[in-house]
Amino acid sequence: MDGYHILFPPSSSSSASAASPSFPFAHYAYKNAHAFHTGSEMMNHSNETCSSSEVKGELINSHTDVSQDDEDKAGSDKKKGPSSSSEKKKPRKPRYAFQTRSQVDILDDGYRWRKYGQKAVKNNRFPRSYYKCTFQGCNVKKQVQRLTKDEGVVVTTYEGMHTHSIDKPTDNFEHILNQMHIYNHF
DNA sequence: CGTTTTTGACCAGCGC
DNA sequence: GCGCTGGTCAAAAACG
Repeated sequence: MDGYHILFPPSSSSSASAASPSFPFAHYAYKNAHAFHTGSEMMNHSNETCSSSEVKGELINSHTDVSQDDEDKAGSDKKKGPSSSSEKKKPRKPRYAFQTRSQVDILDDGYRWRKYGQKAVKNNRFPRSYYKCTFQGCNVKKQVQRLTKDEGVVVTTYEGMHTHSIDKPTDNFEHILNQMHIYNHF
């Protein structure tokens, strides 16, 4: 059981907000997915990174971007009204995208996601779905997109970090090992 | 009955 | 300043 806690290194003291990167997608990344952090370019020029052959298995550990996680308050902000212009900053958010070969869009990474939007993207016939972690205080978001060229490729973009452990009672030992492997890489 | 999905509208950022 | 595009909200429907 304690194996889960390895996801969140005991940084103790400091870092009021989660400062430890969590990669829920590790479960799929370990397979054959091409990971890359999206900071500026990515789904812009209909990336042809992946041919019909296979995707590269490469996990990017951009610790630089991760440390820049200045997420907003956990859950207390009810930002909605257009008039409320009392926002402070909303610069860049570290995002991590994964290209995974999958027949289905729903990639169950162990977390609970709630769909909150869907938009049609240009240059892509398939819509993009927006999900948010349902855990209270967890502002992690993710969006799932499908490539027009290769419908077999699903691009999952994660944003933010989970402030809790995986809510999946039926977890495989293999799953844990995979995640441990990822963190060992750091 | 509680939670999640659907769906249109709204808003902010950017380019022209 | 206007229009386009991406991202989010929120009400109602759908689902268990």
